[in-house]
Amino acid sequence: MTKYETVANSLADRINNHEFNETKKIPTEDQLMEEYNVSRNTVRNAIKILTKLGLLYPVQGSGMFIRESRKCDTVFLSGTRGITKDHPGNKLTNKCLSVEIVEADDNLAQIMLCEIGTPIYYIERLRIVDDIPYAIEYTYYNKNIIPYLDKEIIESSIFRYIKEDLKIPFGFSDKYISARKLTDQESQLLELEKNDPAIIIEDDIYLTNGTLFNSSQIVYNYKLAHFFMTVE
Amino acid sequence: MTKYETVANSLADRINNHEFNETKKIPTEDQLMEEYNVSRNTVRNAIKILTKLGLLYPVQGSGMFIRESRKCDTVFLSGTRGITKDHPGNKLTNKCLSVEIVEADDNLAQIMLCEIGTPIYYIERLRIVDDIPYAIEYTYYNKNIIPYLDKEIIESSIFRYIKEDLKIPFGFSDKYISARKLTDQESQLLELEKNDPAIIIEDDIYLTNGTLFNSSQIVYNYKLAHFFMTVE
DNA sequence: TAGTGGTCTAGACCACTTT
DNA sequence: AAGTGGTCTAGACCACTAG
Repeated sequence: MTKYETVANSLADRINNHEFNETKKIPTEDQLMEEYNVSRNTVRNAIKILTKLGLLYPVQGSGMFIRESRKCDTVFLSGTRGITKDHPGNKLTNKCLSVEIVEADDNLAQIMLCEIGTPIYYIERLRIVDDIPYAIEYTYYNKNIIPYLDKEIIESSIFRYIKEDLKIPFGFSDKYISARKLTDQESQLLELEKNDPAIIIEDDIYLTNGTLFNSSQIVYNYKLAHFFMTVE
Repeated sequence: MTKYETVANSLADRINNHEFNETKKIPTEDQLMEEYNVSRNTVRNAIKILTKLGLLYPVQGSGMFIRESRKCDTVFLSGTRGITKDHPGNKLTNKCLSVEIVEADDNLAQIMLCEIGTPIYYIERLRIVDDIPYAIEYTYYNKNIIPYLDKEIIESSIFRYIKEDLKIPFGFSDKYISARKLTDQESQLLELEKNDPAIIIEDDIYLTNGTLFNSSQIVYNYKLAHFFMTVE
């Protein structure tokens, strides 16, 4: 853990504990340099993290202000944290609908940015929050990077497995957001009506070296899924 | 314009002109310090901008790599640039459906984060791209901040008016993304069917001092509107 | 081992807000 | 005028990649 991450975590805790409720501001950069005994650059790196999380906003000449908390029950889009962390206190289950290994054809090779013939896992999951169907996920994994997956992993947390067991370094991700009608089959799985709306997020996740290892299309239950992000 | 913005703009141009097509990398930080005669911090600030725009990704120990360009015809979500810049080369028109000034009641005061009784503009617009209905926009503006709006401004570009004529300093914005069914009226305006899907973005825009001045709900034509963002 | 991005420090001046 | 965040410089060492 870097120094600026330590400072950011500490400040986040202090904000959540309402330590700055009176002023609605965190201490000045000079004060934080003093308190944590770090340089200004380190303080600013820490603050940048909290700003990106939507916890703070800067007013030049005045201070770093604590933001009113966002609407409840929204999933934070600007972070690849996994669905689990976005639903604290809820019961999360996954039902594996299908697992297969395919060789990338022309089309799939283009999606996965890989050579034709590359072995690819194709997985369909139904994600359930508190016993209510929440989303259907169609995912391709490059098997050269994720060599093994089974039903048990798929039904617990693929995200945790990749991050903690395989220790694969996530780099960045692209998200494409759109809406369409549910298919007949999807509506049954989500316990909605055929042709009901669905919000679709395609999530392409890259390693730190820029290799794509995961392309998901996630079909969300429009009655439950709401997303949040903060810009600038 | 700051130095790092100048460097970022120059690099963006050079990337778009395919100057680095062979290596797929921009010059190293040391080389950029030399080329632009600036400090490392300035170079890194410039690079951060381009990374946030999804133009580059870093590989520690190796370099800053140029990203494959994203899918076409997607609107970039992580920037408040206005719809105009997201549709270069397309004909954009706005049809003003309704303008009124209301006093914030309890409910509206909560949405606009203002005092009860504050005068608020309420505007409905139909946004049209190349003669096809693209989105319906329901917007509240705090009249204390935007004192005057008329049909002409509304049908050209409110965004440009606020930014260039009023010179109001945008700070940050929150976006809430969801989907729902179109109402009867909305489906007629968008030339779609009743109960067709719609992707909804609520966009709350704040001044640099943290004051909310604009809360929009935008109902997009699901056949046309696709959004893109990049994370981390 | 050399090259390159990531973290960290120390210090200066500028732009803006507040008093 | 004093306080606070924004920009900028110079220099050091660490972590990771690649030849």
